[in-house]
Amino acid sequence: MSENLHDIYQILSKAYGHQGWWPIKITAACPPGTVNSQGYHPGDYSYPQDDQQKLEICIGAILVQNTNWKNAIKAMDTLDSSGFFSLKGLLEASELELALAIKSAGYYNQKTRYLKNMAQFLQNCSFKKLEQFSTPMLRNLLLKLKGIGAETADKILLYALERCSFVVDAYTKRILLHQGIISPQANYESIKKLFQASLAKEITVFQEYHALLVLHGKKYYSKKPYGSSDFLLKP
DNA sequence: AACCAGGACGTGA
DNA sequence: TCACGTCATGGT
Repeated sequence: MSENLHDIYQILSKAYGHQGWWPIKITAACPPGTVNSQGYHPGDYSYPQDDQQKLEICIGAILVQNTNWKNAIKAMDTLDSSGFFSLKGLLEASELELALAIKSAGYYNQKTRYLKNMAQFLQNCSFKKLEQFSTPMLRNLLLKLKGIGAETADKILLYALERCSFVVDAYTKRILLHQGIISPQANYESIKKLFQASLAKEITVFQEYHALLVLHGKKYYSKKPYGSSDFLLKP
């Protein structure tokens, strides 16, 4: 029988431990021109500490769309060493330069436009200004930007802007489907509501839970048949 | 050598 | 609303 979402969190958390939060370039922890490829800082929730780190999370959220993290991180390294790893850099770079820099992340033509769109938005409306908006309003603002869909918006909200907005990804759907918690046709928003209705609104729980689902998903839900040998399924 | 990776958009029904 | 084609690199 299916566990509830809170129980599943406890089980995953106990099984895997702290995941930390999001890959980012931490000056102290990684050499100039590189992004911390482990990226995680288990148990340390003091990030992001400034606008630059928030921006890096936003950039990463776009670059990683339907792509593995290694490719996205390589793209961030190149952005950094090219001088484009900033609002100014993103805005001043030509589309060709930007596309070349992020080539490894795939879909580089679209993602170039997405990055420039987002950079323009963040220039008009700074992180400081964004703080005054309610989370639902902020989410709607993000969703209006081309290239930021529901999942990317929630990643930005949760990890960069530190709002309690649950992230639903492909692994989340697969896992919940196999748990019998959702039906195959459940859409993004309904799954998101499910989590937000059953969890206390604690930022670290939201952050950790998504990370845990990704880790668990990579382990058991990457290749078919999905869920084979998933210990969550065994009583 | 197909298949997938922490998706989003545009289109047509 | 919703299913489907498209976008693209790099690893297995």
